[in-house]
Amino acid sequence: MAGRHLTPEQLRHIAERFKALAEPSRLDILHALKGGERTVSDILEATGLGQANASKHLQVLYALGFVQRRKDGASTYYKLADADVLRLCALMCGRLEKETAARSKVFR
Amino acid sequence: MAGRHLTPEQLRHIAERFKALAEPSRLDILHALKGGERTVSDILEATGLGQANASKHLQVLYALGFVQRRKDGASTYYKLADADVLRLCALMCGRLEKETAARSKVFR
DNA sequence: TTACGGTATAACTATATAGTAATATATGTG
DNA sequence: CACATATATTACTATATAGTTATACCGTAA
Repeated sequence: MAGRHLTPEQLRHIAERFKALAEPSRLDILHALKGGERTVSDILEATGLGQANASKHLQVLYALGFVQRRKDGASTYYKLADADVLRLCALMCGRLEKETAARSKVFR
Repeated sequence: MAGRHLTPEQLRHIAERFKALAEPSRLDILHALKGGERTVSDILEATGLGQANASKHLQVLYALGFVQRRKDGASTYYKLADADVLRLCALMCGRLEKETAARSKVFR
């Protein structure tokens, strides 16, 4: 994988997916889904986001395959699509922790 | 890690780092650095980016710790800071490949 | 049917930033 | 010294999008 060339289209597709994770509100939503399936109302309460705003963010996450959804009556239940999101975030958090550790060493 | 709460500041920091990877041009630069240390001129040639544009992107990647740099004479050499970038991109590319595979099944 | 709760969508504003052109800052080289 | 080469920075424009308000849609209960 990723041999010589990456076409502009491939680069755009990968960037588009990283961009879905590049918003604090969407990360907050994903974090709220770590415990399992949740309704939109649950997510609103957990994150404090506005209803319309959260709905838009959920559409983005759904369109790019980061969450799955299921309708039951008037409610929509969302959940993480797979473990990749957690792996991605864990990697990024690890980087952040390393930075913080390095910084605190310097300033101690 | 990532127990109960994530503060708004933590979410911003993580999102900021994903955002660095959320641009096709920056992914192209990182891809160009897979082979090892390269000068800015090398990167311009590999990516076709404008000089000022590439320089700005490199500052972003450097500020967030994705690349390291070293000056030698009039040139600046950049390289990947660690293997995390490759791991992150590999995970994201894997997701993309799964999607493509699923789509081609449907349309076949 | 009407009314209501839960969710999605449209229209809008404000902000962030990618890309470019021009300029600045070094660092050689003659 | 003057001049060229390599990189960084500034100022600007155009575009994308996060958040909000208002509204539409869909189930369900009375």
